[in-house]
Amino acid sequence: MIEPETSGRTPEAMLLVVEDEPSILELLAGSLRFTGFAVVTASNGADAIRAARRHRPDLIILDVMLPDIDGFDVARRLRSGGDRTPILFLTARDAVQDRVKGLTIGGDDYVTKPFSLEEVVARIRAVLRRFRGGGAEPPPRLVFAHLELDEESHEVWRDGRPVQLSPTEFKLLRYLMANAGRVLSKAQILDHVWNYDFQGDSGIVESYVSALRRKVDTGEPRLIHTLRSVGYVLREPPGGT
Amino acid sequence: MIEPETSGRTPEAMLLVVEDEPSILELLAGSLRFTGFAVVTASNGADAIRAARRHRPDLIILDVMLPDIDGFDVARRLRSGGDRTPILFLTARDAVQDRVKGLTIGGDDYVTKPFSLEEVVARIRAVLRRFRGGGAEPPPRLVFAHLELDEESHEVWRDGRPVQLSPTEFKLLRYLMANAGRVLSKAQILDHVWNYDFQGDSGIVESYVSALRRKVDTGEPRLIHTLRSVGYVLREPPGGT
DNA sequence: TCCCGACCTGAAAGTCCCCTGAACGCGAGC
DNA sequence: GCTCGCGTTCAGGGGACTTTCAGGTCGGGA
Repeated sequence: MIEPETSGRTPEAMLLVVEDEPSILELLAGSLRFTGFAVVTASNGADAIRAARRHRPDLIILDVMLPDIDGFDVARRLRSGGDRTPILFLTARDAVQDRVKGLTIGGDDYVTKPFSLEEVVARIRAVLRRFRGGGAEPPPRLVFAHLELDEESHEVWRDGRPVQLSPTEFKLLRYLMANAGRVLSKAQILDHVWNYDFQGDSGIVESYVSALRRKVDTGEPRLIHTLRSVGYVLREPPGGT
Repeated sequence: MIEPETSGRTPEAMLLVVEDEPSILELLAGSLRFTGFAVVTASNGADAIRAARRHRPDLIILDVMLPDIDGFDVARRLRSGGDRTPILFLTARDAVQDRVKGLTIGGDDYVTKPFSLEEVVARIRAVLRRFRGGGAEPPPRLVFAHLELDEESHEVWRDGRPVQLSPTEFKLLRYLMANAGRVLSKAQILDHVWNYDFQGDSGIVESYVSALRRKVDTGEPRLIHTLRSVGYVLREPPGGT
């Protein structure tokens, strides 16, 4: 069991990540720490329950396929012990859609494997938002220049007019908008927007950038800029290479 | 190229460089020491793990092709041992396709061989910044006279007005600005700005200096000075030999 | 002053990166 | 089973960038 830690800043929330496959645990924990969460981990159900009681995380990311106790059982035991911590389940795409769906009414949610980091982070924030509710919560909208994006409803507007985006286009735009002004390399984009098991490349990022431009960036000024052999950046024009 | 030691000033950070090819190891270690880093080295995976545990470097530069343990495995072993030192991977350009995916997620990054030293130093600083900082700190900028250069967004301003530079022009200017006041020989410039396996010359440095002057050094006072048969230097006018 | 090497600069050629439309296959929904 | 939307790959074309080169300029030493 690993102690919480982030690099310096005060964490946005404390997460417990429960996953038995080391590479995925590492991927999630590393990326979430880097995103600004404090993270503790467990790799089986028993440890998960102990860690939840000990660290009292704000949210639990819970694989449903664990070596000892099934993820749903972990959830059930916590709940029957009075623990109301919201849970984000990780499930295989084909498995147990119905069992999982019932869980989302309680404020919990699920993400199917293989996931993209963009997806997981978005869901985490959504669940935390719903759960904390009430107070001064950050609006679930990203705004940049004449673009507006609603993370919850998956709607996008350009100059106030709705734009239809495919799921991947939406994730790409969300990633760009969340990092507006920062240059993002193609590797970063692939790592965050595409599923972790995606192997190919062959210019898929270019394809999607092209599609996005057509849909949301035709007018002036241009917002999506190419930095040759460096990456892409979303920003208002004045700016050198 | 053996450079003098930097006299006594406290190093910017401690790096562990892991690379099995002696010539490249020497190139990297020497140049990084000269730049102001403290450097320890290892030339295989097992030594790398030992050195990481013993010296606790701020960052590890890790070749993925090692004689014993694959660089990715080295990283995995360190991580699973709780070590979260950021890593800058060195990979062959054609190996980028398959295994590089996922490397940028935890704050790590990679550079493809053959690299330029400028590139490596820039990436090192970027990774250290991300890893240490995170908070609301000003973007990393090089400033000299009326020139301003943002390493993160690749933007350059002259008298506050943006200037468009090609990637190589940008690297050259960054090298000059990072060494403002220091005379740089053409050989040094070639070694740092161009890839280490670059063979030709035929006045390519002159060409780029010329282009840079046209773009950022037309007004008065002149900043980029030629020292005949010695090199170039970026400094304000009163100039000696 | 002359000479020679070093340097400057614009242009040409070639390369590399990127953009875009089209084709293919897959899965979901009808 | 069929259709449609989506994700992915691929190839052609265009354009930015790199590198070379030649002709001109400059500066210093003899």
